[in-house]
Amino acid sequence: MPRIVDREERRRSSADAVFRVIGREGMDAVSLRDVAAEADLSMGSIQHYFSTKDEMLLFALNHMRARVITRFEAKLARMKNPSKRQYLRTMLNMLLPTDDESRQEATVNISFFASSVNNEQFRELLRQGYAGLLVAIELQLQAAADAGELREGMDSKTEAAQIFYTAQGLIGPVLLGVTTPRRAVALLDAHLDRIFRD
Amino acid sequence: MPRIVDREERRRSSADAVFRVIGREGMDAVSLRDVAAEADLSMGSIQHYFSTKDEMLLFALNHMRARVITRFEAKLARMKNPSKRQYLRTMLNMLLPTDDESRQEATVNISFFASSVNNEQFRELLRQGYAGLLVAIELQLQAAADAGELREGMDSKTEAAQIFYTAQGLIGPVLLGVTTPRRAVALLDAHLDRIFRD
DNA sequence: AGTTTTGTAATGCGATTGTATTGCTAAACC
DNA sequence: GGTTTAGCAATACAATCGCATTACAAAACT
Repeated sequence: MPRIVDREERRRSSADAVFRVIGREGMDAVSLRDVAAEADLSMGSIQHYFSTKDEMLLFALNHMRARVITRFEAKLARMKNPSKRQYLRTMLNMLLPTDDESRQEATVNISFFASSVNNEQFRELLRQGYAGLLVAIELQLQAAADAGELREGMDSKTEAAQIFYTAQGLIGPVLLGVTTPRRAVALLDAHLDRIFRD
Repeated sequence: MPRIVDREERRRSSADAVFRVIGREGMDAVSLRDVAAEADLSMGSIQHYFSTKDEMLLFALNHMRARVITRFEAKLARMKNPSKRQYLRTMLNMLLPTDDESRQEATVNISFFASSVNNEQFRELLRQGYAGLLVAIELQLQAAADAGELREGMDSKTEAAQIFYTAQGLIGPVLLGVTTPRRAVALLDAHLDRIFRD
């Protein structure tokens, strides 16, 4: 049986198992035994692919970013000739917990954030994630500004920050059910309306 | 030695110890032994005041809300005749991790949020917290609108939601250092500028 | 063909956890 | 004044944890 497996693929699918456990029972419940069971592996196998639990979680956090990017690009590919506004809207809406997959990702992200209190590596990865998203939004908005698509008096950096943080702030309340995905999307659309020309 | 203590006060100071442990080492590190040591109590005492660990954490989460409200009212009391805008600004800025105390509170809140994945009582309390804040902001903005302090075409509910979620979204990035408290405050001020007349 | 490496599995172990139990002191009560 | 109760402390205990160790099978390599 050995050697017929792709090592990285095994690590990725184990990370997916980690996400399912976190999404179902929270980060506290993530034990090597639980992850092994969820991934249909023995605990020895998990140990074979990850030197420590910390390394497993760190890999999982890295894998999460790749997963989100993949999901974003898949959504973009489904649109033909997306406008800059559509591009932005897609990116922002993707952050919101609208279906099972995005709910799981949001839950996992918050769990890692909480765990980052005593893990500088987690903090650094999360920092990069936030910064990368913000820059991507800034770039897109700046391009829209250059193309004359924005209303008068709009500072693209300020607007990028405001709409990004609004989306970020919506994640928790939507997860809890304080507001609905529909209302969250409408709020972001109202913001986009204010930024873009008709 | 017995009976000369205020039971509720003991529970509150134990909750403060819980917050210090969470702020320093994260929620995972919260054990009854750690909390007891942090509160300068024996483990037996902690058990005397809380039936279970869950009850202790639930009490702590309740205590957190009381603490935040107390802090807000203290700040407000330090201002003479605050305008509606100043009132709003104070409330929003208080959510941000600007000093040690607010950093600790933000960290604790996020930790409880992550733990709420498998704790409906936590979720319900967090829901109430979010909803209460949002309503308070809506009321204040509506009052400002009635007083003619807002610009034309401002929907107070929409603006309340947008500025509240923006503040919420800023908490994480400020905690991580993606942006600074100063820039976060400036962003909220820019938002207030847009809502209120000069 | 024999050796090495890799994947898988089972088990042991020390540490830590939440909770239960017990004992003791001193205030409170009838 | 004897009894009850609240506060405090120490300890026992079962469960669970991450990690190390061991064993074994099969592919890969020389």
